[in-house]
Amino acid sequence: MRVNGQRRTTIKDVAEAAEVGVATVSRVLSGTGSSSPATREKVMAAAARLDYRPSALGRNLRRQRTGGIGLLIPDITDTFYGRLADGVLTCAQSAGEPVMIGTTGDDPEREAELIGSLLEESVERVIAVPCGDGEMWGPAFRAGLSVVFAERPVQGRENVPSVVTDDRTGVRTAVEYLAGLGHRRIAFLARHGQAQRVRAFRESLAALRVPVDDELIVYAHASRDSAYAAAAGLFQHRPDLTAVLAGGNILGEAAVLAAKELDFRVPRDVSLIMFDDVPWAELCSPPLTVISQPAQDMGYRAAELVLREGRRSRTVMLPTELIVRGSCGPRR
Amino acid sequence: MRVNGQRRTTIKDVAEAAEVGVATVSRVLSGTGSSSPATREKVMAAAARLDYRPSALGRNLRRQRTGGIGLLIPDITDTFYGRLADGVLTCAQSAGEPVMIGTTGDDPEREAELIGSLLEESVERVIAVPCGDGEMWGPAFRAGLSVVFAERPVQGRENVPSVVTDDRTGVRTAVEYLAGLGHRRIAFLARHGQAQRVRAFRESLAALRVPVDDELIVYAHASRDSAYAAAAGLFQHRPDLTAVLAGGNILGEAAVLAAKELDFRVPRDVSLIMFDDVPWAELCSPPLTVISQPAQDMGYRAAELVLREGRRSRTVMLPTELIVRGSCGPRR
DNA sequence: CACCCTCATGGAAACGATTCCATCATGGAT
DNA sequence: ATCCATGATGGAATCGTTTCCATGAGGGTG
Repeated sequence: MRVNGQRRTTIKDVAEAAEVGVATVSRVLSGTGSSSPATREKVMAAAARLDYRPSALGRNLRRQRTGGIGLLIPDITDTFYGRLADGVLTCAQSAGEPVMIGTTGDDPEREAELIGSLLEESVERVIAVPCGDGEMWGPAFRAGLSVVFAERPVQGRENVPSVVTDDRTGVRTAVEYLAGLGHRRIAFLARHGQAQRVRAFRESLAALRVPVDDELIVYAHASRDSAYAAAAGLFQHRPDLTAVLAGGNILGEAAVLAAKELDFRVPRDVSLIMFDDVPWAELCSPPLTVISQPAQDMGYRAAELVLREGRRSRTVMLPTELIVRGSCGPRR
Repeated sequence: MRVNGQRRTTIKDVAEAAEVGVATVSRVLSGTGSSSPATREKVMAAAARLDYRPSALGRNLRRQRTGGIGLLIPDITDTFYGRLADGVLTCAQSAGEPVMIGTTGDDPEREAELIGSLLEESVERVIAVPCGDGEMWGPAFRAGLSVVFAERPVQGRENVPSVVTDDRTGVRTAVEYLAGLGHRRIAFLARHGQAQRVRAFRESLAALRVPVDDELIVYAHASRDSAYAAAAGLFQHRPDLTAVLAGGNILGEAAVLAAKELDFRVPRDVSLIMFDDVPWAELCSPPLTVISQPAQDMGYRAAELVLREGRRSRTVMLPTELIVRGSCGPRR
């Protein structure tokens, strides 16, 4: 309900004011087709005078698609995804594209709903941190929209362009670093869905001839509570562990907290290393040694990919970096 | 460009399949108007059979507005705004409304651009953490969209519904707590735009008959770098201060870091207290005493307000809470 | 001088939904 | 038996833009 009677100025108003046809206005303003300098001038002047802004609604309907980018992430509260989203927004905003965001909470069902919602809006470009299997994405591909996966690849959708971290190398670097300090009972605190990292963890241990202890690989859901429960359980069940590798910043946070509460001293009693560098890692004492991931860059690259829909693009793998601070020490 | 020749199923297809008119289909599916049970049945069946999803494009154009909520925040990387956004998303998603997000970087110019972009998309509901003066919002109000401000009120737009924190009480509580511990040279590390909190800071000191020292009030921009520079400058310029109140989590982070780097021991040399409770506050040593703000709730409430556009709604003020941990001690 | 090619231009169709309005049927009240 | 109110229904207009197509003007070439 429009409060004041002001109808929106349309292309028709501009056409009348400039004394030309609507088609001409459209051509001039969108830069397509040809037009004489004189007409161009008139149209521009009229548009400026009337403060005309084309309506995305009309354009979208005619073009049969909504501009902009859909962005699906598990949790906007997790700074990793926050930085990823920031990268997407930076790229999208500099391209003038609006971004529709949704959080899945790592729940395939919510993911499916959000995909449906994007379809309904005719959004045709989506960046997603997928949480379901490839199943949910069937309708999306059938509808012809272009998807880029971020952070995680999806089994069975290998041909979908993705931007992921080099999990194998990241995990291997961490494990080798810890093993080099003498650790052999190394735990991995993982989030469900980090199968890739767990596999890399096993392989890295095997390569170093360290026996894999299944009890030292524990899983948590995405929430802070679940992460804390997993971490605390790990410390209590297996007080003989000497090092913990956390698969993400929420898990790392939980590990630090659990160690603190249960009086494990870091790094004397236990060495800690965490995936993802976050600002507070420097604030802990001791400051946390981390495997940093270029989250912001990941988002930016994903946005670039999805905007240059034209060329076929394979998946991009971004490097990690071991940042040694103070949370790892020699085996006690 | 549709890859496969599959045209989208439209309301017309459903009408044909159900052997009724398009108007009837629209009425049945949107629940408006009246229709006989038999027709309803037929239409529902046909819609389900064809897997019909109404196109938001057509609806939006006809209705002259885009559903959903526009969300403008300064920085998605700042966990405060992350939680605020999470609140908005939670409410919006449970109402089935899509959310368009944009980050202003606390730059009025970008804010104006984003407002323009929302106007272009005919988004008619906006939640914003405003950074400019009321000026930028003129076009938005003129276009008749309903706006809710979050976190900060805007001078000259007092009649716009807002959801804000009770800055006065929050600041006063912090100052009284510090003064109660014997501190008199208390610094305030503020972000530009926190005039409200600075005013409350001055008033609180005055009420306690503590002289206000202008040099102890320093300002930073929203970035981490600027915050760190301000914090470090403060410690170096005025090593005689005994307590610092940080106006937000980025500023608090900077204060902790600067204190650490410059060898100020917390809380022996300096007491620290920060606006906004964040997960890492417990991880520091000593754990940080904070004034918590219900960021998630703030977002949720703002979304509620903007969705119930109907009733006139005044601004909501949310309480803060002092959470005492270990970063404040008696004056040295 | 005739012809054709190019460029500029405007009218009108299309996109997919909602909604106004006219039509028709049905049933109850007079 | 007649009339009116009510309910169900479909055709057509509408929203604002893009784009197809036809038209006309103008200039260069044969």
